[in-house]
Amino acid sequence: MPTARRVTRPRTLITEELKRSDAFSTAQTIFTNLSKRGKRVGIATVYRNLQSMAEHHEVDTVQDNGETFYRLCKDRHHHHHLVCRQCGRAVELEIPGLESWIQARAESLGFSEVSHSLEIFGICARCRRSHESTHHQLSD
Amino acid sequence: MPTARRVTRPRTLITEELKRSDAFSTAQTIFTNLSKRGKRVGIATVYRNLQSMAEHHEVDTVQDNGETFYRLCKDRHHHHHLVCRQCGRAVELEIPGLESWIQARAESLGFSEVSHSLEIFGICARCRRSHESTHHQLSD
DNA sequence: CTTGTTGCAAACGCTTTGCATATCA
DNA sequence: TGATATGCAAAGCGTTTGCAACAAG
Repeated sequence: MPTARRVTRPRTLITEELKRSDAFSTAQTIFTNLSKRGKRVGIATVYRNLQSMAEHHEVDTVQDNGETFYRLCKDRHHHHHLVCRQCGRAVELEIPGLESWIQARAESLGFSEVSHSLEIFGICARCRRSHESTHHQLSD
Repeated sequence: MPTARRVTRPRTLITEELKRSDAFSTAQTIFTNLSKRGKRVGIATVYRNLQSMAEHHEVDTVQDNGETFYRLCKDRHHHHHLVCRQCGRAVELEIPGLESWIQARAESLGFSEVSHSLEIFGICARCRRSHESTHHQLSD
């Protein structure tokens, strides 16, 4: 019982929009950016598609303060992100041994179905310099 | 310029409620539990106090799915939590070298003001056994 | 007294859902 | 055409805020 499939106009637009930025952005931002470019899609559709894309591992997600940020998947295997709080640009990070350490430790403590989420935030060099500019969730 | 100070009735009740459980619980849960015990306080007050307590490092917090969970602080230095998704009970975890590794890595990548959050979730042995019971956010 | 705190209800911000309509295959 | 996806508007949910009444020091 396969899930989503169809190649629809909104889905295409959203993917396109995601490609325009290497930063993590929210559904709202993507929606707004599309609107600005005259591409009108329902915001609910944006949410639904991003969700589905995440389930299909087509996008990476990062959570911050109750918001979900999305970005096209660059790397297939498990990794973490160092995300700029200012512009959303991110660096992929692999922390050697972390996954297995956690897994082992948790199991030895009697926990099963272990999952974890590690998010690292900071201010990137570029943003630190321009100490302004780069509007909140850049996309250019 | 010290912040919050007064020892108020609600604040006392909330602390008391937190003491009754070694699990992480939400503001809502605490509010509900207090209500059940006939202690009526405004839910906004619960939120405000927990927030302030967190700022004062009197409680640890953990985020999950846009919700914030609180628990009395057991350990002063930086650590992470392995939290049971079922009952909220948690184990303190120190991951040797993680903080410094992240710090160093981030800096070498040009990031400053680095912060991170690592949350580990799983099902604890007790909950796995009772495969039921223990209502969602236990507190007894 | 004076200032921080409370409680209530309304407002918020992000996300989800119901449902009739439009669309892909 | 038949199953999906869309769009809109309304609902959800956790959390925050405005503000008048209140209580701690």
